[in-house]
Amino acid sequence: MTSDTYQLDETDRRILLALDADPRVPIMMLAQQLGLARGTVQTRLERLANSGALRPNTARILPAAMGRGVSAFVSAELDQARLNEAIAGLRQIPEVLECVAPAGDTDLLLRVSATDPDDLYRVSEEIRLCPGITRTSTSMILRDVIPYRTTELLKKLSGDKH
Amino acid sequence: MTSDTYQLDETDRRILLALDADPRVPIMMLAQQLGLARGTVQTRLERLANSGALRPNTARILPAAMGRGVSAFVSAELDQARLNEAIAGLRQIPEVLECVAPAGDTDLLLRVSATDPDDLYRVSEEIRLCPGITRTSTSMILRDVIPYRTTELLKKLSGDKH
DNA sequence: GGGTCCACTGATCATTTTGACTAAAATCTA
DNA sequence: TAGATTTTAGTCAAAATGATCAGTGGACCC
Repeated sequence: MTSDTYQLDETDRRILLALDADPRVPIMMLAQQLGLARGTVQTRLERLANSGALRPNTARILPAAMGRGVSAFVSAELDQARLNEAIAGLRQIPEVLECVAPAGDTDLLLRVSATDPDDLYRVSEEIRLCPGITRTSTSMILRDVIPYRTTELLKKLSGDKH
Repeated sequence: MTSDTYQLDETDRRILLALDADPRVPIMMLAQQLGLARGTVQTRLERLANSGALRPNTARILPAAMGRGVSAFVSAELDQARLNEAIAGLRQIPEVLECVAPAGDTDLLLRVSATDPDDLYRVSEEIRLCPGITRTSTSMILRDVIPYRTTELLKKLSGDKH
């Protein structure tokens, strides 16, 4: 029940860290930089790509670069019986970048991005119109204090097991 | 004031979409697949890499693959005068994947990941101990309804301007 | 209209890298 | 310890790379 996700090992982590800056460095460079055989790195990279441990590459694109300078969290309450309908509806809205179900009072918490406050309002409307959604509350993000990062966690792991 | 972020153009978008599955496909394949000259794609990729429009590659790694199967949002209230101190403290905690300042009642909203509920508790403690932080409230994520995605937004843009 | 800037093309070049494949270590792990 | 799995180091031909170049077309300015 813990998870069926592929678990990175020490070598994976080292490779990924080395890949952090430029994901397109030649395998040979990686190999010699890490002191591994080329074949090893090659195999690992392939395995990683098929492991399901990575998001699609587009996840790296900052919404701002797509002209979406405004972000917000939208919490939604819904008619629980129509959960799946609601989710299907939300999935149709490109501006909904993410959606999670948190413990507690709100049923769904969405991350949304828009071109400007006006556009944000439009998106909120669209969300509100999803079947099963009874109420939403939008809270704009004023500042990105720590932009999403995983590097630190990866580094910590590297130190961990040794 | 809108932003000084590099704005992707149509070609960038097409390249990024083509790169979505495998970010390491040879430039030549990309070029012929997109009907562009090799030099063009090569130049674009270089520009993209330096544009600041992309997160580091490690952002693609799912926390679950690092043994962090538990995620949560932590909202924190703080002594506004010590904001910077607090941020500095939070930055030190690898499990804090992200931190934003939302409009509204909560001062900071953190995204946190942990190995298990126990570990989550430990991380919460650590957050609470950051200088300037007066109160926190943790809400575990029960389900990832829509995992973070940007692809749909990118696709939308592609259609937009034509 | 003429000039300048810029991005894209299509071509070349020598040098690397790739993928696929060995057989021989080395390393787990039961 | 024996068996299974990884890793290594080596091969090969085919392909991709980075760095050029001159030529083309568009957008902009005076």
